[in-house]
Amino acid sequence: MAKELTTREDNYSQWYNDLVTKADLAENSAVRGCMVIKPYGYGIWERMQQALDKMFKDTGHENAYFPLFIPKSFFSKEASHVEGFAKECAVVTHYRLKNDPNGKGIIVDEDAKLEEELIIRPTSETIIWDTYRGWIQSYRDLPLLINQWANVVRWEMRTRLFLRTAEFLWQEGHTAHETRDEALAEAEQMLHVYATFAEEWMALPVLRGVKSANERFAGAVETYCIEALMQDGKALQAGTSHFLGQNFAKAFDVKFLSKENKQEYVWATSWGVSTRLMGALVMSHSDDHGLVLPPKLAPIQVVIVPIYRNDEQFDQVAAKATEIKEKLEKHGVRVKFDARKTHKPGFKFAEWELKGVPLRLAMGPRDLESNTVEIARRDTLEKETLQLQDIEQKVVNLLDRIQKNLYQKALDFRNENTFKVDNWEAFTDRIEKGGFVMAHWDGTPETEQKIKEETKATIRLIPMEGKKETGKCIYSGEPSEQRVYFAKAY
RNA sequence: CGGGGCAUAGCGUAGUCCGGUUAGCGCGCCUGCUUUGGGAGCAGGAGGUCGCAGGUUCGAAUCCUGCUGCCCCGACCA
Repeated sequence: MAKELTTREDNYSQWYNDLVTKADLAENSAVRGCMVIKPYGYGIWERMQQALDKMFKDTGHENAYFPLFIPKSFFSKEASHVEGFAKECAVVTHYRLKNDPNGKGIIVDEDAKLEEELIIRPTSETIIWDTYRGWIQSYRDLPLLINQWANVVRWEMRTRLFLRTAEFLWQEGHTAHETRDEALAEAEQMLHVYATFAEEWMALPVLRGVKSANERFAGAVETYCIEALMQDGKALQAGTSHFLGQNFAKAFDVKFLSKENKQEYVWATSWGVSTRLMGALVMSHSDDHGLVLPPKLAPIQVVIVPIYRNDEQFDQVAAKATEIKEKLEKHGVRVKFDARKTHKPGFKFAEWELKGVPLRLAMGPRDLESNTVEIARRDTLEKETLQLQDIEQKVVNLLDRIQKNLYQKALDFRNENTFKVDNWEAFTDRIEKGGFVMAHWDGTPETEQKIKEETKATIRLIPMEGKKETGKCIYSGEPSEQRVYFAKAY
């Protein structure tokens, strides 16, 4: 297999595809639109899951599991929800196969038709709210704070590994509250959890904000989001958190008896991040040599490559390498000693670079004599030779520096690619070149739609914080109270 | 769903126009020897229903018909 990557400049999407497949993250499967996540890619996802799951638990949530199948009738109970998802649902109609009486193969047994068809969940609000009805009677049952890790299916026309697949993995939080304010606070809290995760674990700076009506979740009153900027200047929605108001409570008749002995509908939120985060991770830090992983999420943080001329030398180097590996592991560092004798060092260097391992230690006979090791950073591609004295501390410090450097680089990139514009000509010109464009908008869905049709850019978010500033809509010239972020998006 | 393209070994491809030996090449794979501080070299070897089904022909990867699958662009998409 040729390991050469397409360069970003040459063809950014091809570079992304090459990276995902050649770094062994995932591959296309026999099922159209569905991917196989390979062990190395899944290892990164598992790290993400662990960190997020802890953050959910720390904020009082518990995990549970709801069915993959949803009765079709549930779907139609919340009008805008159905409308949003109807076009991309996989439907189960039968429950049995039989041998084809006319010849070879196997066919659907028409006698085994389901009385009520089942939808494969594109999201679980309906089945969950139908269940919550039975769980909630009194204000004493609230708040109900549940998360589930699951797969969902959305029948997408065009798919790309991690970024948009027909089936994907995610978590979905679904909470029920006594009051509107409490639910709003929950939705905002989870948005900040996502933002913190993106920034601290993925080294990915994100903007926090609110979606416009056009981009809002089907069935939500308000959708909060985090948005990141990819290296090609396109925005990527990395997570959403929804304030659902009482929409689902009313649709599924979920009421509780308040302290005042009154029947009231509960207030709801839902929030999720998916394997799409893997795409964001790849596209924000990687380079033309391959993947670049932030140390906190890298399945392997340090790889040790031995250099030797014969078995005797290998044994000596291996002994030292194993000693270093054990020392590092005591400090919680994930280390791999690449002892394969079937590959040359140069090959291993290239391979681990492609796979984005943050630090590489190369050790040979010369190092044994001088008690040193060559250490190479994946993020800067810098190499230096270090004394083995206190190597654990040096490695731990370097990993920390790499994590911070990746974040800073991504933040600098975003700052350099965020622009304020105040007229239509400048807007269209800037949008074409990529990046976030902060501009005034009159607040109407019609204007947003027109802008989308003419430039393919959408409002990525309306900032939650930051100064208000009056101005005129770049499209309609109508008055505006604040700037919003536009970009072309994934 | 519209427009265009493709289907030959695990991957990438030549050959198809103009039918004719044993379907060729690169990467990868296997064996051996030499190598090993940035993607090793040499030698030997394995691996093919040429997407599927029909048809034309003495003879089809190649020509004809139908089908299937995939890719790109558009539409669609939280």
